[in-house]
This record gives sequence, C-alpha cells and structure tokens, in this order.
Amino acid sequence: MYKETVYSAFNLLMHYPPPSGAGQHPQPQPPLHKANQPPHGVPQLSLYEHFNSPHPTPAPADISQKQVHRPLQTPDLSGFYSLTSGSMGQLPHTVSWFTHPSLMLGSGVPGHPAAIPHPAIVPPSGKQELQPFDRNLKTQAESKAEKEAKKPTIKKPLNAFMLYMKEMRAKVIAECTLKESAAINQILGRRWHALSREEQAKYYELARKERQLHMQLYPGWSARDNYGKKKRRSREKHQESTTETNWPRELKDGHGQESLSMSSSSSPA
DNA sequence: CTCCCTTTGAAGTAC
DNA sequence: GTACTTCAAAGGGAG
Repeated sequence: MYKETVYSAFNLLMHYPPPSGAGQHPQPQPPLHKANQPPHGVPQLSLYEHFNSPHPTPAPADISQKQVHRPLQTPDLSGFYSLTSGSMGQLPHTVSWFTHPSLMLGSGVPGHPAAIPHPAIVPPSGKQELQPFDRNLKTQAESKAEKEAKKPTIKKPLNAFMLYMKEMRAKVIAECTLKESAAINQILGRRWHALSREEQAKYYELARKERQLHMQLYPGWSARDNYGKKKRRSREKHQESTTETNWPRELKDGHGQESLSMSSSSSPA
C-alpha cells in the first residue's frame, strides 16, 4: 500500500531529482542555513529588550499558561499562507503565524487580555483540561502534579524547511493526490533541494524571524524544555539505520540518498 | 489511542 | 569541537 502511494508519486519526483544528481546547484557554496546565520552579538531584538525590561506585567510564558483552560483555537492562517504560497517573490511583512499581526497582539504579549492562544502553545495531550468541578475532587498534591504534567507545551519555532513544507504541502497533495505525509515529505525534501538559493533564502529569513519572535514571546524558553518528552523512539532502530551507512547527513544526501523503493521497503508490510 | 514514517534545520546532549 | 539525538509539521498506517 505504502509502496503504491510512493510509486504514484514517482512521476512527480522525476521532476525533482535527489541532490545526488550532482549539479543541481552548479555553484558550490556553503550551506545557506549556515551562511544565513546572523553574526553573533548583533543587536536586533529591540522588542526582545522591551519584553525583558523590568515591567510589572507577567512574563509571556506565564500568560500563555493562563490560557490553557480556554478552548484551543488555532487561528486560520490559510490567508497568510495563501498570500505567500503563490509568489514568494517578496518577503511578507508578517512572518507566518508567529508574526501574524493578530497573533503578535494576542499571543503572549503582556497587556492584551483578549489574547489568542499562540499556536506554538498546546496542551500536552491536545485535549482540554478537566473542569474545575472535577479538579476539586483531587487532592492538592495530585492536582499540583497533574497541573505540572498538563502544562502547555511551547513548541519549537519552525525552521526554514518546515515553513516551506507547511506552505507547499497542499500544493503537492493536490498535484499527486497523495495524502501520506511521509511520502509527501519525501517529495518536499527533493523540491527543497531543487529550489534556487534565492528561494531558499526567503524561507531561511522567515525562519530567522520566527526564532526571533519566539525568543521575544518566550524569553525563558529553551528547546531543552521539550527535549526527550515527545517520543521514545527505539534507539536501537535509529542506531541501526545510522550505523548502516555511518555517514554524515551531507554525505548521505550526496551519495547515499535513499531511493524511493528503499524507503518504501523500509516500512514493514 | 499512540507511535511510526519521512523530510531538513535548529538546538540539545554526550564525549 | 565533533558526533549524535530530538523535535518541530503532517496525516495515513500499524499495533
């Protein structure tokens, strides 16, 4: 089944050969995501400084936690993405959902009571909390522990590729009628490599602004907060796959690019 | 219901 | 400093 869906995308993929097809980017240059890194020590975070300045209002993270009991609403971002999906010829003034104006005002910014829950903040299970009525039945210790466990998770900001995926996914699905994300992502990965440096640069810039705003909204947040909390992927399996080739990703991309048939056969029937 | 798959990049941990 | 690991999104598939 998986094989079939993957093969159904074959034609699509033929237009976006893997990077191993040496010469997709005739001009060998340093990885864009590295070249795109802003120099250290460059002060760019005026807003960040503003948030970090001593003020009586609670920290953004605290605000976000107070929003947990609300029905979680992911704002409709289709507008923004439709804005950018057609032509990325110019950078939008707003950056994805992190920098969407309404979100900037509403999510986590102190002093905005009508705050919209930030899409990066989700309850761990994605479910609503217990009603206060139910919680009264529990002991303080239990409820405290539960509260701790149900703390909203502040998600990582999306990187350039993730932003690209988010924007292009629907397009690819429409083109190839695939729905399985694993297959879609393979296509998107190849399309990503097929992008020009200029096109990629737009997404790196978007991602940079995402990180910047994320920092502003959640000054104390660290990727460490979510580290190791998501899945307990079988380390043996992962090591098996890495030791199989034992190559760095760059080399694998260049020489050991897994074929579609390989990836399809990797999933158990 | 929960995890896996699959991708790239950022950021974490381990040595 | 380098190598390795985890998590961001997504949704069908599998157990």
